[in-house]
Amino acid sequence: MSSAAKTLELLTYFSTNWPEIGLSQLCKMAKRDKATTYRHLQALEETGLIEQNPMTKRYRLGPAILQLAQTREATVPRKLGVQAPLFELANATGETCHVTVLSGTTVYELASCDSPKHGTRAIIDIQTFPLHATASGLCTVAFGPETLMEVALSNLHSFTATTATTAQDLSATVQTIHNTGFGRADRSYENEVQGLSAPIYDQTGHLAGAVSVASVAARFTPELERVIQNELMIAARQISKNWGGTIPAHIEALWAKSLTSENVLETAS
Amino acid sequence: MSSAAKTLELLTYFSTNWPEIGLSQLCKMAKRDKATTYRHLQALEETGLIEQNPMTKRYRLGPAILQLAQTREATVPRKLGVQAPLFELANATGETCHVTVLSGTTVYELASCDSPKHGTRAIIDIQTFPLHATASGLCTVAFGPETLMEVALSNLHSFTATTATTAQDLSATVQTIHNTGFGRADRSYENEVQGLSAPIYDQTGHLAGAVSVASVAARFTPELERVIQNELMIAARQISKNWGGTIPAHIEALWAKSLTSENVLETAS
DNA sequence: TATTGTCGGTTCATATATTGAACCATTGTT
DNA sequence: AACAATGGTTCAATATATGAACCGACAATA
Repeated sequence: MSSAAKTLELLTYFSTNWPEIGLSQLCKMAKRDKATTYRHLQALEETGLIEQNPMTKRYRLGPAILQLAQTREATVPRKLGVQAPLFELANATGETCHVTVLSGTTVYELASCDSPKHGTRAIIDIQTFPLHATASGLCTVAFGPETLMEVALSNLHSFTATTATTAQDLSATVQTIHNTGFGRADRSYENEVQGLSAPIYDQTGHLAGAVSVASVAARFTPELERVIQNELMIAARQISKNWGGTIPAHIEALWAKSLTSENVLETAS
Repeated sequence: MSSAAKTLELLTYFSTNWPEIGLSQLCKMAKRDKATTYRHLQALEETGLIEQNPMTKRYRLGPAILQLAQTREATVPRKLGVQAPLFELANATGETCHVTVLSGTTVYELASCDSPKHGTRAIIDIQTFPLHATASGLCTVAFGPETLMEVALSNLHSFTATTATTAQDLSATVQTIHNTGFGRADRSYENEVQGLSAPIYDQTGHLAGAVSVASVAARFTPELERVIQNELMIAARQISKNWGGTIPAHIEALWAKSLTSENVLETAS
């Protein structure tokens, strides 16, 4: 691991739950030496990516981040095309929804939207989604570049009893997704969460991300699944359009078939 | 310069004007070796800070930036408290306005707002403001931490004929700002731009940034200056309040004096 | 008030990770 | 077909990162 990569990795420890981190704290979290970490922090501070809270002496994300974000969104306007469809999706399904993007071999959360409909809802608070355990991740593996399967296989960490932890498990799960056109995660990342997901495409014609619904598993029924699938299709089409792409014909065909047949366990190639 | 710092520096070459950069291009801009730059780019890509456009093979800012920005704004809600006062300022003055923040020893642009009033307006397209040549920078030097003066002195690059390029020049300019309570840059960064600026404070009680108006120099008059100063005071007070701080009494006193006297060239300490 | 633990920050010999000239494979141009 | 770009790769030379030990400051504890 390069020194630069180690430095950049420090950024991932900052989150809304833990917005300020002291030097010693960060060393414990990252399991690094204090002197090294200190120098890394200085490099980050020079560029404005982090800054030191003058009151607490702890570190937090810096103002340069905001500028980069502005440039990113001006360059690749992703969030812009997501808000409205995501809001619609949350309202129509009454569940927590989110959109993820694929960059390299990592699935990042781009935006999320809670529905106020139910008292209970799925809380997703991660920044990068495991490929093998979440609906978004699985959907991305199924319809994204071939190489993602290898990456997924290289990290089959078990989150719950139903997480796919063998190559066969994963392969079977992905096969089902290939057949239905929807990513699906049955309590495989968190015990009380049932995930459903649909792929999103951009102007390159390749998969760009996924839109997902995280249901509270206790109230998940076949009827709700139908509703969610329907709404996911609408959202995925709209977001793809907003990102300059369209849903490929073969995906549309899968969706059409899924909706007309009760049985989703077919074995078409 | 550490390897990490060199890596991070690459991020600064991405802007809305130049959102995508190829490997060779970037090497020329940064005057670095190709192999080195390539490895640096890979480190940035691993973290999602940049990504490669699959169509053009060129690099652009990545999705991780957006998440960090969300966290930053959740941690230190700066932009939130700026939009409304900045919009008011732009409308009232009819000029281009912006807010900068101080982080470490660097002045970053946080937000800007154009007024639609005039056909011509000042275009400011930089990410970090030179301390010695812009109203924002000078205002920050004048009212920020002592050490900033040294940093400013270490880089007296001449942008126009009126840029302060000697320690005496700079010291005199800053002295005037100490006396008036307003940062001022008379065509010292761009030839057709006249800048005026007021300091902003946050809950730490220290200077946190500056709010500025960039006038087209050709239409700058003493009357307009009065108007702008007045509006700057309002904006600076409001933003400071939104950031959890207040304008210190000694600054308020300077402003009160500036407004009641025609002559701003007094020599009070 | 002396003690202990923790904090952010610093030092310097050690050795590991970074560097860049030269190289390759593709692609588009002349 | 030769040429000049591009993105990407290799490997010896060496510049750079590393971490144990250390420092001064602060807060809690005894």
